[in-house]
Amino acid sequence: MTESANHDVYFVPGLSRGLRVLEILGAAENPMSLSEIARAMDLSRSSVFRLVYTLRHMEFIKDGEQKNTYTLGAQVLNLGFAYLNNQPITTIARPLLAQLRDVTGVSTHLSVLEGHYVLYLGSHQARSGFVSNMVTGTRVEAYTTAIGWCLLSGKSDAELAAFCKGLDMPPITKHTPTSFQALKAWVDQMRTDGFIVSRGFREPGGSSIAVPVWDEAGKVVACVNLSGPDSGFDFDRVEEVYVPEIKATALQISRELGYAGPG
Amino acid sequence: MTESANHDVYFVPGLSRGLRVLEILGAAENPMSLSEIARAMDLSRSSVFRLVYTLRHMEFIKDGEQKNTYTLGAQVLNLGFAYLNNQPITTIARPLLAQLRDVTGVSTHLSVLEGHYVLYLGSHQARSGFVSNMVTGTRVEAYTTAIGWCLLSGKSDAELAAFCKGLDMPPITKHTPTSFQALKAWVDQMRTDGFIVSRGFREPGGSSIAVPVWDEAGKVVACVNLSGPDSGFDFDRVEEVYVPEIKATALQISRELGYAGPG
DNA sequence: GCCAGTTGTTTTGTATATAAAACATAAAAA
DNA sequence: TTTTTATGTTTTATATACAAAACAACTGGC
Repeated sequence: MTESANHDVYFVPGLSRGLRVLEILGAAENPMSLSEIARAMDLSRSSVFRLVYTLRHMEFIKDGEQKNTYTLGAQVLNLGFAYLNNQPITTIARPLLAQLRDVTGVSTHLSVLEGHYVLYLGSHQARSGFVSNMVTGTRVEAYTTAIGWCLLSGKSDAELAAFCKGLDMPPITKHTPTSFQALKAWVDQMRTDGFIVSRGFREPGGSSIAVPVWDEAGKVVACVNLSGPDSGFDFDRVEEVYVPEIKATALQISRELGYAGPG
Repeated sequence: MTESANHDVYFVPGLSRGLRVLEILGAAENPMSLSEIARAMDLSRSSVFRLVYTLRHMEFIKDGEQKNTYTLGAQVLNLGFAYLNNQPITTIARPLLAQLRDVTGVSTHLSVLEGHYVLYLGSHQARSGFVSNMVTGTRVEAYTTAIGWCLLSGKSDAELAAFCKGLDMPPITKHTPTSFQALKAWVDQMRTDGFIVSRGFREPGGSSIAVPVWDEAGKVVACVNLSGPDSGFDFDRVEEVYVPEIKATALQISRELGYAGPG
């Protein structure tokens, strides 16, 4: 086995490499030429030529402004939104998150756990002030944020340990847990309170309040949270106003997913 | 040439088929089994097995709830949002569209022309009332909507004729242009007025007001529009309030794109 | 219990996708 | 100018991706 060369007998390289072309074009901020792509992938130009040829015909890439350059085509957007629409939770949650935003005046978000990352599925921005950069599709390392701890609260201790196994946990702020023990402490707090409040845990000056969403099996499948700059919150009202509102929204989403457990 | 069989010498079937798997999974509402995919593609199970195997390894598809079923994976979301982020116009327009929504109280949208379709790049929903189903990623036949006519207003008559060439134009409502002449009439009106108002042109009871966005070369590259149910508009104020507001927003976006022409 | 039908997986001979090399064109350097 | 370097494209001999067939593991029907 020379490197990761022959990944496996069943691996179809044409597909794998074609997708890598898309990833590379997506990561680049400017359209790339055929040769640039070939260099970035460490592949012969003739091979990239064929991949580009195919992708172009399928409209997954389109010509850039400059001659002989290529960018992602609109076809990939279709796939992205097909993914979102395949998650029934997004369509269920959308109007409820908008309503929560209106009631609280703070930006609201829906997120799920994808591997070691928090993946944002949808957001409704506050009407005034600071606009969060957590837009749909964003990924954040789960161990670094209160939202991640919220999403992890459904796991057993064993699962949580497995989650940490081999995970590099460099600190982002002084609140970042850098070990299984420290992470478990946050998750335990989340479990007992049923919500978690972050004040600058991930970004100085940014706060958020997170609550889990359950599916019909009682599993934590998503997280609803408010977030914004500290100045956007009235911290005296967290437990008496914000938390009940978020919990009501999260519960309603859970109910529509078939959750039958206690509120 | 037997059907679209040997598309070309440079076509790499592995890639093409793999992408079709993604499209099929995206269009399906439930996770599909390997055999179902094979049937849908009219391909041998053994071939689909290899495609699925590869896509799974790359996390472009993931296992469904049921055993031996597959859905789109989060990786495709990355591509979709990479596409959006590669369009500088979306990040420029986002806060301005939110502001326009707040000023007018009506849902706002940004769209571009992709082939024969209007492609919605971003929306900000009205806070109350009816919520439009025109969400990001949606496509609508350009000839059927005022937004399409707005986007086509940048084309020369020759380009417009080419656009219509071979295009099937069935009517959606009684306002739908079904010939080049009829389409040109709408586009001409758009050109002279600098905006266009649709009252049920595409959907009965739904209205919208559209205005073009220009790039630094003075080309029409996008369209800003308000839309909502008739009841959401105050039609007496269209020209004196709505239009100037939209134009101001569109001009600001144009300016940030480098447009130096007249407002 | 048996049998028929369906699934996912493995094998294998052959058709074909592929990377290297050759080619053509263009831009840059001497 | 000529030479050099870089590009996109075409060719082609060979490594390999592929579909059919065989296989194994389930399923449901009777």
